[in-house]
Amino acid sequence: MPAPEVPEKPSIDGLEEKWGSRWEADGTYRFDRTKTRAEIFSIDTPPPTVSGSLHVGHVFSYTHTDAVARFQRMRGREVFYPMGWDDNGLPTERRVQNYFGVRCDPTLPYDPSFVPPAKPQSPPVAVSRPNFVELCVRLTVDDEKTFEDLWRRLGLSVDWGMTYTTIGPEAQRASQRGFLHLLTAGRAYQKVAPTLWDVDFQTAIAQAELEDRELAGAYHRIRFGGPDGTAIEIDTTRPELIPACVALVAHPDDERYKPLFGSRAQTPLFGVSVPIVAHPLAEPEKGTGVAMICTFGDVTDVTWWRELQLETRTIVGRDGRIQADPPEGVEPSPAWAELTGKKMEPARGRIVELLRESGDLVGDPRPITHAVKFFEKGNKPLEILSSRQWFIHTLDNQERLLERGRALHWHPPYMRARFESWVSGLNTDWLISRQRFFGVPFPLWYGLSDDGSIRYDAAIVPDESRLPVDPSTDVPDGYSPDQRDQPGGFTGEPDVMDTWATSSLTPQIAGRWTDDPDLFARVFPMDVRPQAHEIIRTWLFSTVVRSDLEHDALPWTDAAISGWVLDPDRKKMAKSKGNALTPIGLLDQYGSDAVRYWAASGRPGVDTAFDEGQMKVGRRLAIKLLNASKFVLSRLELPPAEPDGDAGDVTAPLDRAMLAGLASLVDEATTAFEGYDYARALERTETFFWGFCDDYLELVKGRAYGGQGEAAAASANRALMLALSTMLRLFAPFLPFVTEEVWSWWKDGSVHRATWPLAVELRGPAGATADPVVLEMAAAVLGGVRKAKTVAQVSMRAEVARVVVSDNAERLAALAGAADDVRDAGRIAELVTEEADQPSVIVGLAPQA
RNA sequence: GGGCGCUUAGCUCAGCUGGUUAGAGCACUUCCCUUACAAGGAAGGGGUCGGGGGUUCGAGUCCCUCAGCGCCCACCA
Repeated sequence: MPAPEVPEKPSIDGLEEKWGSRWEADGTYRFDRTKTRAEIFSIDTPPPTVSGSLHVGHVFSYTHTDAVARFQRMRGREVFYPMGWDDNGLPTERRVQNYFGVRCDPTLPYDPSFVPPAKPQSPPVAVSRPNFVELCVRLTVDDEKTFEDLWRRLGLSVDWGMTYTTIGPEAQRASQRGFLHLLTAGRAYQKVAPTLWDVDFQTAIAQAELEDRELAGAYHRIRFGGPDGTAIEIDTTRPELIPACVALVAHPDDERYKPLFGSRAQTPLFGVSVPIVAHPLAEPEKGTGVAMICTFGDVTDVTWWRELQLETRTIVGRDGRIQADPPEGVEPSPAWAELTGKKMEPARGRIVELLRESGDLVGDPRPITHAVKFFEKGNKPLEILSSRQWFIHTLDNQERLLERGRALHWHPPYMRARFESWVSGLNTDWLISRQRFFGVPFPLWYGLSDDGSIRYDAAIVPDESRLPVDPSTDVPDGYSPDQRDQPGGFTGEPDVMDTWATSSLTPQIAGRWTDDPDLFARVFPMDVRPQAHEIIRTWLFSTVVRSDLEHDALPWTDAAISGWVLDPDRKKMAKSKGNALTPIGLLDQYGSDAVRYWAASGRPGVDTAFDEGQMKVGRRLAIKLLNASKFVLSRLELPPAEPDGDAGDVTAPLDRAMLAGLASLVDEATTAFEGYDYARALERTETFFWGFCDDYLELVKGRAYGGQGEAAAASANRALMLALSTMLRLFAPFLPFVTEEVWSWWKDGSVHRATWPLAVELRGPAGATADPVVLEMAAAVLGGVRKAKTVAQVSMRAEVARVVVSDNAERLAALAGAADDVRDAGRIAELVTEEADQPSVIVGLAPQA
């Protein structure tokens, strides 16, 4: 073996570039697809939203996954670790509209020669959906490059030959194929129903995308005309919906209103006669005990409307304004004329004035703050509108999904509660259609009647071999292009699938379900889905649903849930603007290993404070590792430098004690990693390493230099090499750069393809004894000596005349095994032991010069 | 309203199935240029483990209860 090439002044700076390009050139992380499912560890990597900003939250959670991936690779599993880019959906759409100055019009045909304006223009240029999608793809290529650069810099051990996008052809094929299967199986259906509607984006929104926000509002007490001429007062936060009122409701047992059930009331201002009905959801304590039911003010209105079979009076349009014509049953009136065309807030203000003038407002509005439902990406309160949408049946499947959730291994286990509460609380089927453009189109056309009306019951589906199709441009088999939108012809389904309808298939997309069934069979069901806890109800849930329906299986055996990064104010960093530092800056400042160290010390599922102090500690650890390695490896020039010896060559009790401790560490770290507790593995390894440096290294130094003869030196050097080799491998999943650097000084190949250490390699031949107390006692005496020198304010080199160690016979005997090392390390002239009940170390310093 | 998690040194956090005087890092104080390391090293001060009750020979660790913080869920007129 050639002597190790140890740099004179090792440094961690520049290791990212050096090893990043080496790993790429050597294909260190390349996936070997000839391996079988049992040999493979497959990861359903979260595809980051590329149009979003990079922030430390990304670095945090992806480091966790990478540490596990590296561990599994070293354990001998072939790691399937692809990277996806989520370019599908609203964030990209918004950016493209602004960047190019275009808007999508799905009724336009594809223009292959379209070139976007050099500068964004106003009004924006209308383009077809395929053209719009092309622009989205064009813009996201740069975003994806930015992310890839960050990931490479961070040292993610991804196979960069395996990337996918959620809008790419493979994703489109998988989404459309999956949808067609659901359609055939009767699990997907469309219907006209009240749905949550975002008036800015003008699209339907799913239950999973809801977010409650506290908003200022007010209770308005309003007088309706009762059946016998007396007034009925109700409280409402949405007086502008009076023209949409279809009934008044009270609790069936409410004695105050029992006599009124079955009779009718008159709405104020509009004089519409509405029934007074009873329903148990009406709460007697709330307001006056009577509520007005509108179509639709909130989801309770929908329940009442459905269960009581009430009329429909729609007044809000898709753009969020009061529509032009009054609904059926409401006569045109001056009051209506005042409201029409207004958005909700102005309409509310105006109707309050009108009610005040007419005397139907009782008292003043009483301001309150209340929770209002928003689209999580939206800015205006959601309305509820009736529209035609596509759904996937989930309500009839809750028990089965809960069973899937129980079969999945959650890390940490308590995260399962979020899945269960979500599944248990489902109140609508999964709404997958969106009235947007940059998404996967539904692979559907509809026949048109001779009068030109759309025959929704006559859906035309393509053959799977044609996928992906865009019905706005492609023509169904058996039709010609000129039959589009003509009576007796066909029309394309204009909607696209929601982004979660595609993301729910990431295992299928990454595993190339449609294009490469052989690969898919080797990686699916996958081993792990790493993801954040906030999207359990969306991404995790929907993936389980799709895998259940398509494959009758869980998509993975394990779910590793990561926490958030919190800023010092305990806010989620990614969410509050301006406080997300750029990850590249941090990687520059501290080094990738140091930032990874901080990330990896955040335990699974736990929200973790952003802490640059931890990055400094990580940096110091990396430097320490270099220096300690330098010391250990520079000893190899001394004989005997036999590299392939084993623990049997280690004879000194102190060395054996150290290796015994290391063997326990290996077991503990392995167990922790197998349970996805990377943070524990790191913490234990780090603790051992510092103890190794502070005590063992100091104790063994003189002997390793040959101070006690060649045989004694050989034992020390063998133990040092074994320990270093082991610790480098234990650290490798966390600190890939510095460990690779050191490994390269004396070993061939990458540490990241080296085998994970085994405790048995360190325990030596059967029958060999190792007493951990030897190291413990030696360290205790050395500590006592150091303390005495510090108290005396003298150098650690200062000579010690005499040390008296008191302890029981057994421990003193253990110390005897390392007595020479202790004398050497402490510069002790005379080491005396005395049996005693109370352990103590009494240090007598030599007179100082 | 239901659920989950958290509450340990000034700060960030470990303390796994209950067991010797409660740990680490940062920060702070003091000392030390020692041949792996001064972008270091050594030593030290600092905590009634959120409050209250209980089980136990023994509780930071188990049970009950209360409080605060965070999050998830819920048909919050």
